[in-house]
Amino acid sequence: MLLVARRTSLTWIKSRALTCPRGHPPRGSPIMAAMSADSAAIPLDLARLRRSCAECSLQRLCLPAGVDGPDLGRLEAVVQRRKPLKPGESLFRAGDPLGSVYVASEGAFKTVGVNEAGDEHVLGFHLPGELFGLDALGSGRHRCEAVALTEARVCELPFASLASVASELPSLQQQLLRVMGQSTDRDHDHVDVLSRRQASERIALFLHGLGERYRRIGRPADDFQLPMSRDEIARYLGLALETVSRSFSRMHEEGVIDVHGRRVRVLDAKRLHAAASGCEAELARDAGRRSRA
Amino acid sequence: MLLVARRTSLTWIKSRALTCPRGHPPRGSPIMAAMSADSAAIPLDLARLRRSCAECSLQRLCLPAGVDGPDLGRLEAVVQRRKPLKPGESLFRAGDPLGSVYVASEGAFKTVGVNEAGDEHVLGFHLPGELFGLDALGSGRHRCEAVALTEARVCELPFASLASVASELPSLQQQLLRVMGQSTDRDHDHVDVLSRRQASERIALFLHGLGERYRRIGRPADDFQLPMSRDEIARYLGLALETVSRSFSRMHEEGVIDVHGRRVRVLDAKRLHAAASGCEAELARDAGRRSRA
DNA sequence: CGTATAATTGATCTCGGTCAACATGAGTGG
DNA sequence: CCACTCATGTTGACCGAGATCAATTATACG
Repeated sequence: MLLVARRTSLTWIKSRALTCPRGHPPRGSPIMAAMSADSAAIPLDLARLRRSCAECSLQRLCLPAGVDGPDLGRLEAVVQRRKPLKPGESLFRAGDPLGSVYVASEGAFKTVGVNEAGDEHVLGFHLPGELFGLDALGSGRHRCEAVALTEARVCELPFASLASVASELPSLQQQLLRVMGQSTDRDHDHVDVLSRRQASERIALFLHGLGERYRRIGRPADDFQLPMSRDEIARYLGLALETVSRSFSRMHEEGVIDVHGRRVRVLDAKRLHAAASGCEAELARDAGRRSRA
Repeated sequence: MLLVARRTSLTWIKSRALTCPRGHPPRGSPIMAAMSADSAAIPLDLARLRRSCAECSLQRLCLPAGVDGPDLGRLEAVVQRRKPLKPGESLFRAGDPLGSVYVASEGAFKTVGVNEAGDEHVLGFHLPGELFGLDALGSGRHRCEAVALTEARVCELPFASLASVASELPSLQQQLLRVMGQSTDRDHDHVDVLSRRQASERIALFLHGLGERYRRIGRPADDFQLPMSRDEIARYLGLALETVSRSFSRMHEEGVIDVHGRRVRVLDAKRLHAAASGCEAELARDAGRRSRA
């Protein structure tokens, strides 16, 4: 299992937002021919290898497009299945030297940064099939901490081995760059969410994005269990936890969603979409004006 | 000129924030031995080559550590010096297919994303020596638009050539990954700023970060010209432009900075730091409480 | 069952968004 | 050189969304 290629959480929005006037043809995967893997410089653990990527249930999700056949073996050799983690356990901490990057395989993770004032902000949530831990690439050290939100498992990819294999397999190098790009996309989505001023927009956007991500891993997009607390959502969205709670309640009474604690069901995807685009807010504001006038 | 290796804009903060209890030894640059460049698959333009990276004034800033000597030549062959841009001209737009990545060499740029509601948010500002345009790596298309803020120049790096050279030069591959990591670091800094609730904190953090970035390119960190408007700062910080203006004025009367239009001088770096850490805000709040009690 | 943690709900107050007026400054052209 | 315009920045007044403080309820766990 390796290298998620999931779509960004806000695709739905962006596809409308970034509509390009000129019609560009869809880009294929024009990846250079993979070199045949003749030299095997990496120590192998064949025993573990067999129970690896080729049989993983998340295979289609995180197997790099363009890497298969013999190359896949090279890749699998790098992956280490890690022991399960308990909720609250961390995978790495801020300051730790770059060792590995990770793909969640079961459960969920968060990455959190701490600023000098001492308060944490959540940089991201990571569901099965999603890659994280790339934050150490810039400086050689992790700048944030990765914590399991639930019982969880990860595949660990020691970075040195990964880089070494990538330097021999251009297709993997490509894929690696692409995955990093997707990670950047998610960050930009996060910035997008954070720059919304309406709290309800942020929440709606968050819920929709999460739904889409569940859909990608074959779970219903409109009925799921939140792996994170209200507080964590709040820290991710730059809001107070009470505001998150209130927004949930509001959407509940409006019949848009159905929340009981961490169980969420989306009842009216259209209204959720509208709320995410600020339409609800506008309507509400307009309504307020009309009644005042 | 290539591949900026600048430090993140919030280093100053982070170094305090992310203090790691255990003392890790500083990591060197243990980069694998560069392969000798025997095969030259890339078409060269020797004429342009000579006036290239080796003589660039930004050399130390954006030349990759670990890439030099013969490898440098390979790299230079990829770089295209671009014609100057006028303020407002854009380098690429959302939807454009991934062509090149860019390094600002003179002037400044912004990258902006547009959400479905139609309002822009500024994703980043790019000063000389800084790399941008990586946002297309994830999907193969740019998700945002890059616009020159001033008269400007860029070095253009056609991505295909860059990737191709990188696949032959492990040291360049490493550097490429690192530069992308730094780009991610900046995004995380941005998220950090955006999740501050106090407007004054965001502004102070922004000003300090900008100062540090100017310092890196050999310009004074405490006396510079803002290349962007109040409105652009506001869109970057998730605030209303009036709030930005007011914050500037406030800091001016408090003697922390000296602003006239876009000219900024930092008078009291310590107080600026304090404001960025929310200390000023806390003091103000405490003072308010005391007077009320 | 009781305790601890998480979530909800309410009441209050403040920061910053919004609207609007005004200032400044860079061009432009008479 | 001044008058005019347009873009940009500043300042004021008002108000509401959301932060904050606080109390209550729901949920999980030993």
